[in-house]
Amino acid sequence: MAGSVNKVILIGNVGADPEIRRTQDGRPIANLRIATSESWKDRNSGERREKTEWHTVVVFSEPLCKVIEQYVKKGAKLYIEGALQTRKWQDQTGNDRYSTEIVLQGFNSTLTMLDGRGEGGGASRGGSDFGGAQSYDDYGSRPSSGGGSGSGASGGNRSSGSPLSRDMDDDIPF
Amino acid sequence: MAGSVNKVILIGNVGADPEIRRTQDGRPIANLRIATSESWKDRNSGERREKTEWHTVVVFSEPLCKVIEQYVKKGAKLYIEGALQTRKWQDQTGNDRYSTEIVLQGFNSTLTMLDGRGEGGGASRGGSDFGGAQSYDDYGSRPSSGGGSGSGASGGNRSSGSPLSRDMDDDIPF
Amino acid sequence: MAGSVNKVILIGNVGADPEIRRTQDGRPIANLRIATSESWKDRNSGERREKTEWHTVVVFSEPLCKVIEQYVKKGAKLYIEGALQTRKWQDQTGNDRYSTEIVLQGFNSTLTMLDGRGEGGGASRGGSDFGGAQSYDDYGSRPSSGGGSGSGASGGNRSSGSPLSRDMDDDIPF
Amino acid sequence: MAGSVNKVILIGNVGADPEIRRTQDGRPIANLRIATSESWKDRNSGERREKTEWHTVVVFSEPLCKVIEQYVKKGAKLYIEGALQTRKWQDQTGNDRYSTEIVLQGFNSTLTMLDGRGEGGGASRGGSDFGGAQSYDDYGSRPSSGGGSGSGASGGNRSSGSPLSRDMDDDIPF
DNA sequence: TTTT
DNA sequence: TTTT
Repeated sequence: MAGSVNKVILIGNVGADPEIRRTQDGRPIANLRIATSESWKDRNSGERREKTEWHTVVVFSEPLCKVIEQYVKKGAKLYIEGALQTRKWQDQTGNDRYSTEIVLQGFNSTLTMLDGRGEGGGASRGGSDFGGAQSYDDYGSRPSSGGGSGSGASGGNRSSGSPLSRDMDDDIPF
Repeated sequence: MAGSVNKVILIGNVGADPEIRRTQDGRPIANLRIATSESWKDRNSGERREKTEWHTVVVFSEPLCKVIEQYVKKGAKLYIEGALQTRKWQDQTGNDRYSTEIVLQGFNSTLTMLDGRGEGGGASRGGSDFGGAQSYDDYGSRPSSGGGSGSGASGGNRSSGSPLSRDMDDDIPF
Repeated sequence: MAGSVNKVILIGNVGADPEIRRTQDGRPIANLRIATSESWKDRNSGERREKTEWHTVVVFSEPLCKVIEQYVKKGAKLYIEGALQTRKWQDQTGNDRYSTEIVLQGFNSTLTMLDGRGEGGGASRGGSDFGGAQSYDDYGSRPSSGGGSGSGASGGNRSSGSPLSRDMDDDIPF
Repeated sequence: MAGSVNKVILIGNVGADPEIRRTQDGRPIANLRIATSESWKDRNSGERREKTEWHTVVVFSEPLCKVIEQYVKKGAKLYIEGALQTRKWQDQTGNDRYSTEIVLQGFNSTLTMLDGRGEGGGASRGGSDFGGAQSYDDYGSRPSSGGGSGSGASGGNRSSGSPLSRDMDDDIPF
């Protein structure tokens, strides 16, 4: 549709080590279960209560799958940004069923590790290029050298790098 | 859980006139179906393709239900901000089923009308207090008089209104 | 820094026809002024009050600049998603000054037109490829064919298009 | 304005212990400096580069100020959600100056601690009621008992608590 | 300087 | 079931 937005932002913890499958043509797909929760004090009883929500996240982005494969373990705290998608499928009795998932695919998908350890499941982390929690948009981080603007004053220049290479870890994609 | 965020942001069109039910104790609950869609040019065929996603939105916030009741019609374009919630229920054969909805309830829920007409279903709009599309956080809009900060210069004062009234359409909630 | 997010989401109206400059090497940079505003009823006087906030948006993304050049006019309602950046410059007396802008550059930058007409400044719109308000992430819209996941049921396939082409209007970027 | 949104989402680290001032009528205002940063590999040199952005955050929300006063120290990692505001002031020579800040005030403002320790400046944490990182929307967390919707099946009831109490730590604000 |  |  014209002028529509479909965006989900979660910060939560991974419930189990991620599963990574591959399509027939070799591209990876990662599945994550992420828990968010909120707590509040019950007005009547005065007790603190908590409710946990579980989310299914499906990652089609190849660079994000690589990050997940290497660094994301059970217990890791993640920031993720994706889109809602409801998928129709048939159960064993042939009835239509629907599952809603958060899809990370292409643009505007982000996955960022928020803890420096991948705590919870044990292991994780270690790669020398991945020094702690880090942000992984597709193709590496958003470029940042920036540039100027300004009504009259200032000049905007955005110097570093060529604008049209697209390898992951590249500097300025466009 | 400590430190979690569960947020959905949608801009889309309402698929049908909203349904408003009431709980036993009289509070309203509105249900909306919202469509978002995206289009892209297929790389092989060169054809433009489009995919629509349908979202179920459940509104527990009383002020937002009032806005919906009065102004939201089939076809209206909305900005909504809520949280994901998956609800378990039993189908007629007693099997567990799950439905994922976007819940607008309390804080950090927003509904904003993005077209000035409520076009689509016909009528709508017209109230003198609601001049066109408008933003409705719970209890009216976020206060805005603001105030200053500043490292050294400036003084921050936030003058208008008492901070502790809570009627809808109030000025400064806290 | 590890694990950081810097995101701005605005829906507002463009205050003047956009300015588009070009860098020495020919890349476009668009400047927009966008107004957001909120209204509330003053608690004391009972009057409705309104406060408008003006935002400076700088667009480095080439595809987004093209969209702006062709379709965005004074008065247009836009959804934009970018990042905050504070730029240092010197005024005519040599004093340091700082300007904070919303930068749209590379990933996670989005600009979507929310009105079907570019109303306000007059003209606009018309291109056959741009049928009304539309979303433009860099390189065309986010792909959407999606795919499955599911713990046991369903199979995930994401069929259309080659995953590694990167022209604007392409189908599936990664 | 009708139909506008002004939202900033940051995840970053606090650069110094927060300053808390008070207005003449006793309400607190907290100032935070938050750093976000992104890194990328320079396309020419192949070096990893990093750019840090500093943000000024001004908190008018009283419950959020309390949280900041008690738990937020230099080095803490925070999620914050607020609105952009540009404030005009005069420097010592009488020239107009502008500062853009992220304001947390009333609805749709959130501050969540993302590390369980307030690492960096030392101390922090300890209160028995604040067991680790936690989310603080105004007046306690968003209620979560939720309820149902559903086209035909299921019944939605949202039972707990009265909808109109407004103390912090309350359960269901509206 | 926008919009309602 | 919406919208362009």
